[in-house]
Amino acid sequence: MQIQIEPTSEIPIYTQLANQLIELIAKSELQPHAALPSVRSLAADLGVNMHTVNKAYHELHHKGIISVIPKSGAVVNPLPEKSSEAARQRVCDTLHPLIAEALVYGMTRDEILSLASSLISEFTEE
Amino acid sequence: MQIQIEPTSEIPIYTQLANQLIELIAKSELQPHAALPSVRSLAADLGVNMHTVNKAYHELHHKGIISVIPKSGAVVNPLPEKSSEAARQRVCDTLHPLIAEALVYGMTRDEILSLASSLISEFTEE
DNA sequence: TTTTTGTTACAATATATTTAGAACAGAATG
DNA sequence: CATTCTGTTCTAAATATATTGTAACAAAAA
Repeated sequence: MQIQIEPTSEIPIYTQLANQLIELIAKSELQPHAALPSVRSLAADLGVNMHTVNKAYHELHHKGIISVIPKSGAVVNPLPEKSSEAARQRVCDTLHPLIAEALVYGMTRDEILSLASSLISEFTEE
Repeated sequence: MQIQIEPTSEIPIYTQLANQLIELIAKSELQPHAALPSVRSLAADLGVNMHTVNKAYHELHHKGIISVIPKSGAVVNPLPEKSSEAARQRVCDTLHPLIAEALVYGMTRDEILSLASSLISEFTEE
C-alpha cells in the first residue's frame, strides 16, 4: 500500500489519505472487493492515529466508494456501470470553481481539456 | 455584485467568496482593472465580518488574480495571455484527485470531458 | 479461546474560522 | 486643508475542525 502523507500540508491528513485511496482504486491497484488494511494497521504504517484513518474510511464510505462492515473491515466497492446523479453532481460542484480559476489564469479551453484528458489517461492506462 | 454566501456550508465563507469572485471574473462580469468593493462595504452587504472579506481578497491576491493596493483598494488583474507554470500546477493538483474520484464513480472519459467542456462554455459564452 | 475488528466514549491539544473592537496612517474626496 | 474612506495591524474571544491518546466493548475472525 504505497501511500505518502505530508504532515505539514494544509490538506488534512484524512483527506490526503482518502484521495490517495481513491487514486489507487482508479488505477485498479485496489480492485473491487479487495479488503483495505485495518484502521489500526494502516495508522501504524502511516504513523498517524487510528481515528484519522477511520475518518478517511468513512468519508469514502459516505461517497459510496467502499463498504465498511462493522467489526470486520472495509472493502472496495465495484465500480458502478453507470455513474449516479449524486456522484456527477459532486464532481460538478468541485469542478465548477476549478474551471473558473483555470480560465482566470489564462488557460484556454484546449489547455484545460487536454490537461483533463492526460490526467484521465494517467489513471486508465497504467 | 451578485454573491450568495451560505453560512451553514462546510466550505469556509472566505473560500465561498473567493470562488464566486473568481467566477465573476471568469464570466467577465468583473473586468480587468475593475475595482472591487471595499472590504467594509462588501462585508456589510454579505453580513459577514470585514476580516473574512479581507482574507478572501488576500487569497485572490496570492493567486495573482487581483492586486491589493495598500490603503486604497483591490482591482482585478488583466487575464494573462499565457498561463503561468505555477497556475497550471495549481489547477493540476486540484484536478488530479477529482479526476480519480470521477473515474471511481463510474464516469467515462467522454462524460468527464464533456462535463468540463460544458462548464467552460458556461463561463465563456455568457 | 484468543486475537483482531470497528465502534464508542471521554479527554486533551492544536489549528482554523469567524467575529468584534479599536487604532493607525495613507489615499481619496470635497 | 479637512473629512472621509481605505487597507493594515493588534488584541481578544468564541466556535469549529483536526489530531492524538487511552480505554472499553461486542462482534468477527483466527
